[in-house]
Amino acid sequence: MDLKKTSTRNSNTILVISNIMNGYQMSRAKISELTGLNKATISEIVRNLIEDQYVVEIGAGESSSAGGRKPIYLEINKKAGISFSIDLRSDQISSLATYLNGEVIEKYTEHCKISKENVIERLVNHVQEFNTKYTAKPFGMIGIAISIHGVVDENQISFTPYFDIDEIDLVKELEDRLNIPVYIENEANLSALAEAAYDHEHTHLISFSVHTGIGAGIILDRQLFRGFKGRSGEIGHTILYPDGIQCACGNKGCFEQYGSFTSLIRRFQTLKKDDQCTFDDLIEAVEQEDAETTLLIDHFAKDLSIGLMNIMGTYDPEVIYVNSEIFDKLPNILSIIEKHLDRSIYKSIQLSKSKLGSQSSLYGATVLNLKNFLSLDEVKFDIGYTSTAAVRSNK
Amino acid sequence: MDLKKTSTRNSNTILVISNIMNGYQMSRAKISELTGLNKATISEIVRNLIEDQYVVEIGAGESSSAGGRKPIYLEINKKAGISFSIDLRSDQISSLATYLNGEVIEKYTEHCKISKENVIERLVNHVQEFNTKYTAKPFGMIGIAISIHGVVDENQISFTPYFDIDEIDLVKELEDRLNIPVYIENEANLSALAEAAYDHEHTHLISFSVHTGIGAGIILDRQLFRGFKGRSGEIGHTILYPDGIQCACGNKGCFEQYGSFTSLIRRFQTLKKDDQCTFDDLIEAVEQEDAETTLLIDHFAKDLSIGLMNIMGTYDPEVIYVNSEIFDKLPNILSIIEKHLDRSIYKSIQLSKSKLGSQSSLYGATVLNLKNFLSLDEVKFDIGYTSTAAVRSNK
DNA sequence: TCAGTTAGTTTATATAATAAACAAACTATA
DNA sequence: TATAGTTTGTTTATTATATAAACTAACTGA
Repeated sequence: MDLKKTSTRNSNTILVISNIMNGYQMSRAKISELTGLNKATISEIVRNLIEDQYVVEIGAGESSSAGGRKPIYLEINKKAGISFSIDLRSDQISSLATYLNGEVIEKYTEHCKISKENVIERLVNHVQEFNTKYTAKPFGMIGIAISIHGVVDENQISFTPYFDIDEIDLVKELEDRLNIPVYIENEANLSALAEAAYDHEHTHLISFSVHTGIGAGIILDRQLFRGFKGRSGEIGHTILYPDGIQCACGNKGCFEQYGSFTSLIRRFQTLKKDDQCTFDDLIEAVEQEDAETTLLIDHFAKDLSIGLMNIMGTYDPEVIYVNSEIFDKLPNILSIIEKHLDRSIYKSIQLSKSKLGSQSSLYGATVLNLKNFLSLDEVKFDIGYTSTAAVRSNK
Repeated sequence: MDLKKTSTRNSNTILVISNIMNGYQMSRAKISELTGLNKATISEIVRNLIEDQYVVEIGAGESSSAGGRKPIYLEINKKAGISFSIDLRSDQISSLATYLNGEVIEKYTEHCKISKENVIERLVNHVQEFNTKYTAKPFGMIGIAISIHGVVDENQISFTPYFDIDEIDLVKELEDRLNIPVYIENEANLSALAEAAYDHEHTHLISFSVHTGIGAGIILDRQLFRGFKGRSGEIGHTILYPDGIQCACGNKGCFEQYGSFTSLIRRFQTLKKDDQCTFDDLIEAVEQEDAETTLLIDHFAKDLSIGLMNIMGTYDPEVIYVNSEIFDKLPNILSIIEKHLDRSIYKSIQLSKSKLGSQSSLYGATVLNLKNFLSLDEVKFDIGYTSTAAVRSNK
């Protein structure tokens, strides 16, 4: 069965897979009702899907209160294939292997300086080491999805600010070595895909990440919005203060110069007149209720809140998930931001801390992998799959 | 034939209509090639469309250089129905009637103060007066699309800042009186639809309008993006200068306070210390190369350019169409803006003056009408249809 | 004049959906 | 504990819709 081919039967087959993947306790009858397709049609499609090992029957459910035959619940045949995801940073590689339902098999992190010279070898090693331990029938490893800290367009890296891997053709070289489809995507975009996969309520959401720079992944109508050249999330370089601090991008007053993790540390160092101060020093100062540090945090939160209001005003989302180590270690900063947000126009827009944190782009890569393999335009994950896994690290 | 019903044949029929509407010199053979559907299938669908008077044969084209039978060109049966569009402002009603291909039949403008008390009667009069002069068979008036200067969601007005028509159920009252489908949409969104209809090149574009306030209509992947509650274009209330000028919305430093037509006049009045100064006075000062006015224009253009860069950074469009009387009467302001734009990151994004000007939302309303009637997800108009029309006005 | 080409139609066939009848497996209750 | 009612899922006959192949129509160009 080739899920890519376009025919009536194929698109209906994908529809059925999508329902089984993303729904809860799906039976043939329920799928027929949800899709509007005839019970007989669903029966035949499901028979083929079971024959091809995409789907399994997991036993009977309960009859409804009015009685009647028990439904046979269907699920994706999770062990039929494995998704392999990689978060590629300038100083570390993290990987995540999952079954087809997103259930985690293994996580692994390796700390090492990455460059165009060693990246292929390192990634190939990661994959091959995993393959010696796990295999899946009949599909094997369905794809490798890589989170890139940089601008990506049409499965190609256009720019990476922190390392030189934009100078090689990562996808082609990996595919040649491994003979498995390789997909790459921007880190913030993948984080957004992940938030959407775990958020079954909202259709318009934004994943707002504050690290070295500022990025945003945009989900509109449950679909990732990438912009014309994949640069939609580059809001770090929108201008917050006209004629403000000079930015490396050439402009002055970029949001990134006021709201990023880097800028927060710089502010603190300036305040303390000591450029050796670290984030831990900042946290300590906050915990000791140092007055000038508290004020600094308030100013920082205000700048973030202005940036967030601008995002709300342009995209009109339902919810914004903020993702940053700052929020993990200074949890009450969120309420300071809320205080600064003028909620009158944006009453209905919710601001939440990301539940996935630094792992979000890895989970997003898994979403991308599964979307591509099963031709889905949406993937929903069960809450809980994230935690049930062996975690290893070389650190 | 019910184009709304979902079936294989229906979606293929819509596909054929879409090709005939939006393509150039379409024949059965060409449609078959473009859609991938079999020639026989296209023949049958076209036969039905001709029978139901949606489509007409307009004669034979030329054979290809290699010879062969001449193709029979197909076109939408433009005179089968009439689209009626209305631009509803606080002080005037403009209307535009077109055939199904967007060709203009009549334009009409009436200047009058509009309120919830008189709006229904005025609009009904407009439509009925038109109907005494023109009819179309077999579909008649296919719909009435109204451009609203305010926030619209789910075919309902949520807020109009300049008049009180948000206090009545405009759509329901009109439909009850006229028995014709009524569609409403935000003015900036409709402008964007219009720009997209005349721009056959770009897939991601923004219509940026500067009038009393500032608005933007967003087209992503040739589709209108409305946000979760239809407020995506409300960028006038993003913050340009933190802690800047107080805005009516409650926040400080909104873009609207620096880049709108209103704010330009206010700046000029402050400069000349005379709150009676008009836009014409400003133009005169510019023409006389008044130094302080030239500087004012430069500052104004700079603020607009910052706002535009922020839009570029968030949406990553291919082209932005600016729409404002300011640009009509001060044509070189565009080059001043271009000068201020830091083009390094946004090299590929084009900035153009709207070709439709103040009429754009009317044409956009026509697009909406036709999209709804023919179940299309895209409408392309021929350049040139805008001008060939009788224009009347009561002024 | 006729071979080659392209457009569009006809006909037979294949694909895929549906409706209706049915079997299987249950609940509730008289 | 029989039985009426309900729901799930399958089977069968039928309908809807697309396609391939052969055809006609109408052209070009040598």
